[in-house]
Amino acid sequence: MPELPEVECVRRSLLPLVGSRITGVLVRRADFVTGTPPIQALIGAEIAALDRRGKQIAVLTQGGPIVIVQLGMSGQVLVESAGPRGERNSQTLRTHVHVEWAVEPARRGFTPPPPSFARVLFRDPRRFGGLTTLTSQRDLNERWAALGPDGLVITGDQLAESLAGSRRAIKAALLDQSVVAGVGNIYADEALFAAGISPRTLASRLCRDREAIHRLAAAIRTILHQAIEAGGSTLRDYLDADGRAGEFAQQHLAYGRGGQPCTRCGTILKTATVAQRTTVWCPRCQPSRARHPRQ
DNA sequence: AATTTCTCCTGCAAGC
DNA sequence: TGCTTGCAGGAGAAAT
Repeated sequence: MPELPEVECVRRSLLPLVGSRITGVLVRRADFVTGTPPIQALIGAEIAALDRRGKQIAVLTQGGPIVIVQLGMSGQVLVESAGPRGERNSQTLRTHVHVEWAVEPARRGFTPPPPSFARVLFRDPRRFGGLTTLTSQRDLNERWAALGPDGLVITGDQLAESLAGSRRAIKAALLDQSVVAGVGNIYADEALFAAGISPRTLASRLCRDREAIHRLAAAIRTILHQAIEAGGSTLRDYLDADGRAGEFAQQHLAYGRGGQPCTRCGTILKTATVAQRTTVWCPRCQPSRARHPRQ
């Protein structure tokens, strides 16, 4: 499930597209695309930059609209090159492709010679993702203003500010993109485990423990950075634009480990539904009523 | 107003 | 073996 680290890895693997010109847009499923102007307005525009906030990628163009890419549950962006070093994606990766862009690659130097063209495939079997067009940077700013601070840089103070008075479980709050942008079910469980905080802790109560809230913010930043380092977590679908899987799932200490012993204390990890999501935690390392913080 | 529940969708796994 | 059922999950809408 693409969360911030996977989305960032996709963004980075797409960076070679900067400078390319979009020469064609094929929409196979109209309901995969929303927004104004029509996505065909991309034709002739040059990809100027790839930005990210939380789990959203923004494709900025020169002379065309901005496109927000949301990967949802199973979204992939695959770059298929033709020409000297072109490779073709496997047959299975050709199903559920809802939008394709034809791009004319940027010319940067002469070796190796760039492929004559490439295609960017937006694939999403479960179709929880989509593309949204925006007219201006102002629209993007407005849209991203609804998101909380990006998980890579969120501070304890920012977390405390948005959680003060919130009567939700901390896990529910972490999944809320207006609190922290980019955290999903996997990294919420991993960060709470790393910080030694029960997912059921009331957000407002956690806020009263200044040390704990800063520990949690630090855990979020660290886990997300480590996951990017490992290329993200591939459970089933996730691949970057070059078709590479991520290795971070091997380092998960909580997510997906319910019923197995805690790597820190050996207690059997507990599984329950918290915030409508399957949640795994260590009842001993993440006590629901915080012990007296070290004596 | 804040919070929870519902809904969308497909592919895999488990159970019979 | 082949069917049915259940579950996974991001995010916005709808309900509480």
